[in-house]
Amino acid sequence: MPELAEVYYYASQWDPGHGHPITEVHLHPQARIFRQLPRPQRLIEAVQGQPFAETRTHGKQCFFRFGDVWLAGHLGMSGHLSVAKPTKAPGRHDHLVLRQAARQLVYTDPRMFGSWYLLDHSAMTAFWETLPPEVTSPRFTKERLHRFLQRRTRRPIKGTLLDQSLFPGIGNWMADEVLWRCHLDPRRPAGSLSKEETADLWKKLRLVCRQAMRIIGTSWGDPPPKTWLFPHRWKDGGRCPCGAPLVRETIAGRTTCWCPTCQES
DNA sequence: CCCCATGTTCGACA
DNA sequence: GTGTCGAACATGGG
Repeated sequence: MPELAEVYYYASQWDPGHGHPITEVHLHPQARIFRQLPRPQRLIEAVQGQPFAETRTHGKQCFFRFGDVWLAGHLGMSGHLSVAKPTKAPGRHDHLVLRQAARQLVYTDPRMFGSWYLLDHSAMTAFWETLPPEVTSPRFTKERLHRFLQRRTRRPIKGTLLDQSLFPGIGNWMADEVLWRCHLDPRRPAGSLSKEETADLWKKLRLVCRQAMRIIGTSWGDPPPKTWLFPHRWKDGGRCPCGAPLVRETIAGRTTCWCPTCQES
């Protein structure tokens, strides 16, 4: 499900639990989401009795601190976070439930592509430094972007934008949104972009990330602006705001939606 | 029954 | 080692 702003939105769903200790932990130790955690029991030992202190996100990853340990999560394709009343029984796909006196912090993930693991607080600073610069950070420079694209000589620009080591948080719909705003054909090899096209891509990447965070990251209830590709892309027979029918095709292994009129190569 | 899904990883190959 | 691609992962919805 989640890309940059949705991950932030979901992570913040647990905010009501800040400052309160975990009284009990329920998990399904055999669930695939613990494949990076050899002994899921360690999660219970580490978190139980600890206060929920702070939340961070980076790209599609989220981090929750309980005392001296960070619980790190990736929501995969179908994961989401919610808060439930303390008496609610866990559902079929609730693989991780952190109980507090007044509520339960729930992770639900039917497909179980998500993944959870632990980080010591002492290791967090060093770990954080290893993460790639976020698209909206000052370290994400035009020069850096240009270097990356030049190295992906053959790969379609669409597929390149999904590389999390280059564009943390960009997912399928954000990549399409950015390319649509750049009037770029998603099949174009990344290495074929001109200096001017690269500069425009840099600008639009940052714009879409900032706007997505502002609009979706805070209140997902608001309808997405009609000036985006986003609200037009889902239904079959969708039309670009320019009037032309949108095209859907698999590019770099993912369904890609674009406007052949606006995004001619 | 079919096909599709906002993601990542792993193995194969150039 | 680097870059690229397709399959696999597991489940539910149309």
